[in-house]
Amino acid sequence: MGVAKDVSKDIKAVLRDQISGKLLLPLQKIPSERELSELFSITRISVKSALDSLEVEGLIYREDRRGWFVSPPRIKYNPLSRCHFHQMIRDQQRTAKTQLLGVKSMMAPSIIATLLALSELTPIHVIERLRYIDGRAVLFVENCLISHCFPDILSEDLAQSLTILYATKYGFKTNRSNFEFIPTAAPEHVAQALNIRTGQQVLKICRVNYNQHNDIIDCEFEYWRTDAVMISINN
Amino acid sequence: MGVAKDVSKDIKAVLRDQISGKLLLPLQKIPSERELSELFSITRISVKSALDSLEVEGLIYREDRRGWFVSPPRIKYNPLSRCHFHQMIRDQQRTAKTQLLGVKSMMAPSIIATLLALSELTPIHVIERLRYIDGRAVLFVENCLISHCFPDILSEDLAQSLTILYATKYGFKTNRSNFEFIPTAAPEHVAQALNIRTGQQVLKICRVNYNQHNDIIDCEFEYWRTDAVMISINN
DNA sequence: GAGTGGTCTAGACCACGTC
DNA sequence: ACGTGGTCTAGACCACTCG
Repeated sequence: MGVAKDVSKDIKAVLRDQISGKLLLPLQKIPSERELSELFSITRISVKSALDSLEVEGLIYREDRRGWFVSPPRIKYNPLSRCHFHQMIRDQQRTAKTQLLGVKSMMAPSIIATLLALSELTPIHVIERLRYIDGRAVLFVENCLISHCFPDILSEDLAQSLTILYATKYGFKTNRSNFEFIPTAAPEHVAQALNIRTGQQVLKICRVNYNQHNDIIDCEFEYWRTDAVMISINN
Repeated sequence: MGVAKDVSKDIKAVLRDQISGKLLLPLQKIPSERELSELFSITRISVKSALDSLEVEGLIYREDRRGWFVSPPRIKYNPLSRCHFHQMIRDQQRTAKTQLLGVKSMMAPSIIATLLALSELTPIHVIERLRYIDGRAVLFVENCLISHCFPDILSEDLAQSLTILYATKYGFKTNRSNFEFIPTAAPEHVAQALNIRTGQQVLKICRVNYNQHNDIIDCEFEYWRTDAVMISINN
C-alpha cells in the first residue's frame, strides 16, 4: 500500500463512516462519480477505484449505468437446510420475490449431461428465474430438469418454489445435494439479468439434487451478487 | 457491454486462448503490462482492466509489484470432511507447505470472545500461519485458541496440523464446526502475507470448532486467494 | 539500476437509463 | 435531452522487487 499520499483513502473513509453511521442507508444511492470527484478534488478514475474497493468489501454495489448504492446486510444461506428461498428470506425479516424469465427445452449439452449423469441427447428443461430481496435483483437461477421425470411441468406456475412443486406434483423429495461454490465472473446473460457488467464478480453455486430414491433429478446454477450473501453452515 | 469497439476484448481472448491451449502454463509469468500495451496498441490502463477481469474469472492472479501469473486449477475444499490441509492437498496430487508466521498471546477482543462464547478478558493464543500449494502462498490462517484448554502448546511445532496436535496432545477431537464463507476484501496483514494488495478480493472463512464434549475449543479465520479454491460439499 | 505493478492527472467519447 | 457509469488515450511519478 502506498503510504505516501493515497488520494483515495479519504473518500473511502468518508463513505465508510457515512454508511456505518447510517447517514447513507441500505439501497440508497451514492452521489455520482463526477460529483464525488469534484467534492474530493480527485479524478474520476480515482473515485472509481475507491468505489471498486468498497464494492469488494461488500459495502456498496453498482447497477450498470444507474449508479452506486449502499449494500443491505448479507443474507445467511445455509445450503444444508432444506429450507426454500422464500422461507429463508422471510426467516431473516426480509422480503423475497421470484420472477420467471423463461423456459427452454433442449437436448442436454455435454456439461449438463455429465453433471446429471445422462447419456447425451437426453431432453431437458431449463428454467431461468430471477430472485429479489427487498426489491433488489440479487440471484439468477437456472434449473436443469430431466424432462421425462417431470411430465407437464411447464404448465405449472414456475415462479413458485420448485422444491415444493417437485414434492406435491411428483412426490419427489430432495434427499441430498452436492454443492460447489465458486467466486467467478458473471456470464453475459446473468450479468444482464442482475444488472451488472459482464465479467463482474459473482458467487456461483452449482448444485445437483437427489431424490429419496437417490436418483439425480435436477441440477441448478445459482449466481449471487457477491455482496448479498454469506454461506453459513452449522453441523 | 460496449458492442462497438471494446479494445480489451482482443487481449482477453488471446490470453484465454494461450492459457487454455497450454502455451502459458500454471504459475508462469505473463508478459508485463507495458509489453502487452505495446503488443496490442492499447494503453496500460486498458491492459490492466483486461487483466483485472481475467483475474475475476480466476484464470490469472497477481503478485504485488511482481507481475501477473497463470492460475493453477482450483483446489476442492470440503469443509465437512475431517481431512486436514496437507492431506487434502496431497489427495489432489498437489504439494502443500505450512509456515508459522507468529504467535500472539492476548486477552480475547470482543469479536473473538463472542464467537468463542467467552467472557471478555479471557486469555487466548493467536497462531498465524501461511499455507502454500505448489510453492504459492494461497491461504492465510489465524487460529484463536482458549489458552487454558491448551497448556504448553506454544512449545510444540505449530507448523504441523493443529487438528492432529489437539488430538494427540490433548485428546480433543473436532466433533463439529460452524462455518461462514464470505467473499470480502483482504485486511492489511493478510494482504501482506499473501502478497496481494490490501483490499483485494479474498474468500474469508470463519470457523468455530467443537470437541467431542461439545465445548468450543477454538475458532479459525482463513483467507484464501480467490482463484485458488472452490468449496465442494457432498452430503 | 532496471523493470514491475500501483496510482494518479486531465481530459474524451460512448452506451444506456431516466425523464 | 440529460445524467449516469463504461471505456479509452497519453502521459506521469512512486514503491517495490530483483539481479
